[in-house]
Amino acid sequence: MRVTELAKAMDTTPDTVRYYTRIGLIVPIKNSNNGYKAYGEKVQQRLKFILSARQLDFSVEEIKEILAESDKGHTACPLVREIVEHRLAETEKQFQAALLLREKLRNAIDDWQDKPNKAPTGHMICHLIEGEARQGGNNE
Amino acid sequence: MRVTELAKAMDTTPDTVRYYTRIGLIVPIKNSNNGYKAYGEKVQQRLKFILSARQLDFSVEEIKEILAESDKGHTACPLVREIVEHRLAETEKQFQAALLLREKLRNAIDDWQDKPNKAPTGHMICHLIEGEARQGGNNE
DNA sequence: ACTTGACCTATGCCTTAGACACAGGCATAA
DNA sequence: TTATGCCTGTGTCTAAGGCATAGGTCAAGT
Repeated sequence: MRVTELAKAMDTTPDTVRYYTRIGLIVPIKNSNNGYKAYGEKVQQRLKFILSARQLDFSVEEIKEILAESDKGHTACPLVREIVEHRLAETEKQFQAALLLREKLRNAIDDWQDKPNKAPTGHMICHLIEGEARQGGNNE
Repeated sequence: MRVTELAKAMDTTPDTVRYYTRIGLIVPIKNSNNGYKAYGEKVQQRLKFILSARQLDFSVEEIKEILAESDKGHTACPLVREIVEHRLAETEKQFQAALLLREKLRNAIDDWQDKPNKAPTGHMICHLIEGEARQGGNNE
């Protein structure tokens, strides 16, 4: 199995497969005489795991750690549980940030509805934004 | 005014000021004989605008375009309106993505509650994730 | 056997918005 | 004058691949 074939089978891109290969997450069976990488059954399994973990937004670095643990024959489950908790907290933050930003943008659009376009003056680049500035106070 | 002083005044970091300087968004008044950059009143105004736009999550590239327009004496307002609309759409996507991911993670944690930790087998790295895989179907 | 053309490959560079490390400069106190 | 501590500019690094390039391979056609 070569890179594109594997990528198609796993519904991802060749570049992604190459990337994982490059950083050593997956190791091709052998570089056949033509220099092409060949991937075996085991690697496909491994890639499937990687992609599933990526779906849960695990970082590649985290996945690397999981695989390292698993490669030593140890359970990776506790590590996985820990990461997923952390990821949830992180996602919650992103969620709140997106929520806040959405509100800010909506307010901006709304406030600007009736304001005209103005050429820049010596002390104003765009009055829309500069007039809005006080909105974004101290977060956190 | 030197870099740290300006940064403090605008409530940002020296590195940020240096970055904007590096890419030419702001231009120091002069490199005095000691090689230090000096920033004037005008630059401070400009930096304030940049930071306000960043608060609305405008990309630096977008801000650069706005400033270019403004520097030519034209209104940047239409461009700003366009960007903010686009940014809102983008934020909405991120918002939905975060929402979905949060749900996925919560489900995972919940489903795993009663499952034990297992050592990796020949065809399973971590049964938690591999068992969960079908969840993340076809998005988009 | 040879050649064409389409596809495939590996490699290296590019991306964001700064953060960080480093080596040296400046200024103030002793 | 020196010691010390903050300050400076420059260069390098980040995450997760995407993209461009130059060259290799494979099957069909001649």
